[in-house]
Amino acid sequence: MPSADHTESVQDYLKTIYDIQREQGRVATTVLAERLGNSPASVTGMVKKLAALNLVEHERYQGVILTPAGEKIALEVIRHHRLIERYLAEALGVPWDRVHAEAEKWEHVLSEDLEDRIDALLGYPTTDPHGAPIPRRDGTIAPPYTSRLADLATGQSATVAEVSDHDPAMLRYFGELGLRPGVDVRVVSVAPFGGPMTVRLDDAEHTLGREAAGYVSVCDVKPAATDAADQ
Amino acid sequence: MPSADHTESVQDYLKTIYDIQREQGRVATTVLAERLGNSPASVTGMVKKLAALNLVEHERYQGVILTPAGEKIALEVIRHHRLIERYLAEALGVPWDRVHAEAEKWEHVLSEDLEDRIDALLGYPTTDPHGAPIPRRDGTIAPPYTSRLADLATGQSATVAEVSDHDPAMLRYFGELGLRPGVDVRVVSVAPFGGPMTVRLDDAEHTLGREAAGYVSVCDVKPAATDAADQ
DNA sequence: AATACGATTTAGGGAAGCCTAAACCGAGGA
DNA sequence: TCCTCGGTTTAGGCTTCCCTAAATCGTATT
Repeated sequence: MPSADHTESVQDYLKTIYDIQREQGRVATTVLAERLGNSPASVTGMVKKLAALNLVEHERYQGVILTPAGEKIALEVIRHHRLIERYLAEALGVPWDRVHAEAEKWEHVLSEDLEDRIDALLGYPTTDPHGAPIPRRDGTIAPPYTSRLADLATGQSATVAEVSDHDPAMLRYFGELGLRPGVDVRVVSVAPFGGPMTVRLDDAEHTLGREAAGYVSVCDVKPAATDAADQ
Repeated sequence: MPSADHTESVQDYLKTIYDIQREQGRVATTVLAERLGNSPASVTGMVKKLAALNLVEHERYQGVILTPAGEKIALEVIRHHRLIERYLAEALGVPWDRVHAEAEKWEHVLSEDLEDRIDALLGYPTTDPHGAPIPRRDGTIAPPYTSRLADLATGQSATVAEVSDHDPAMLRYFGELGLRPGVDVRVVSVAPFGGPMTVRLDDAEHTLGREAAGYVSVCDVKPAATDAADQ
């Protein structure tokens, strides 16, 4: 039962609404407009169409939320997007700061058949190159990570789970540092009042701004070791 | 010096005009309309736009021809298309009767960077899975084949060079027969008045209609052997 | 409680591309 | 030569999605 296929534009709106909803709960017209590169007025117009299609609920002056139908489509599009990103990185060697832009264009024209082939060829991956979870075919998705590198205290260590892919320059920077999903980090020191933090990665220490660290999600957080030999 | 990128629609028009021009010289509005699935009236409108962009020459009631600029773009699009077809078949195992439809959608969103990666990964192929030549990056292309299987006489043999990809059903049929580019054929017999011909392929004989045989281009045509032991 | 300001929506338009219906050309047969 | 008929173009319209400018709403502040 494939959902009726909507236009590219509708898909982009739903995908973006989904993202913002994850981050902020409420999806304001202005935010959506900025993220899509459209004027707020245009967004209002499109949102009305989405509401007419029962893909979002729209309360005037209050922003939108996805309906279950809208969320389903959003997840399908995101699945395409992340699977393509993974494929580009793994099979075609595209650097991870460029896969996003490329996937953005491809996601709308990927057939289900090809998606399945790519999925199988990659061995049914569960995350994209930035660590973001790939929605499953049944429309479910792993819950978002709850901890960020910026929140860790001195002495704590963790595993990098996901880095934000919104800014290619930031991705290149993280790449140079070796800050990739799966890598272990230990917080060496944290400057107070939102100052920079120093972390140890692959036996090298790096200092990075707290803001940048906010773009890194971590998992498996371990408390500051009182002893050097923990499990 | 990349050409200004035109819309998907413009690209499709130019590509199709190029194809028809190869086959028929003159490109009539009606033919173009039918091939694109648009009404003749719409095609006239678009043709006027193409002429205004100096991509085609249009003489009223006389059809169109590509200008050098138009041909350049057409060849770029065709290069994308055929490279993708090859990639889909070779790297992703898509059956050859489906690569066309898939490539049709992907060709418009392929970046130059990705094209280069695919090209290199495939080892700079010169033909697509149907045997059609892939235009080179410099805008040149191998000349079309001149002989068709349907034109061969009894006893002649040749190598299959290219099969038409216009009809997926026909492609599946050819595939079942083993009639693929690179395979040798020998004409066993030919019925008169455009009747079917029998050919030998891979040590098996098959009978196929003359019309179908018209969709198969051949090269390396050898005359009817007077002796069984030729080189 | 009044107001100001930012967020949001309405109003009015425009560019692409497509359509149908109707007018128009030109080449071959009467 | 005239006329017919198919191929082609014009006329007028529609849809989708975008825009700017001008209302309008909600709310934080006074």
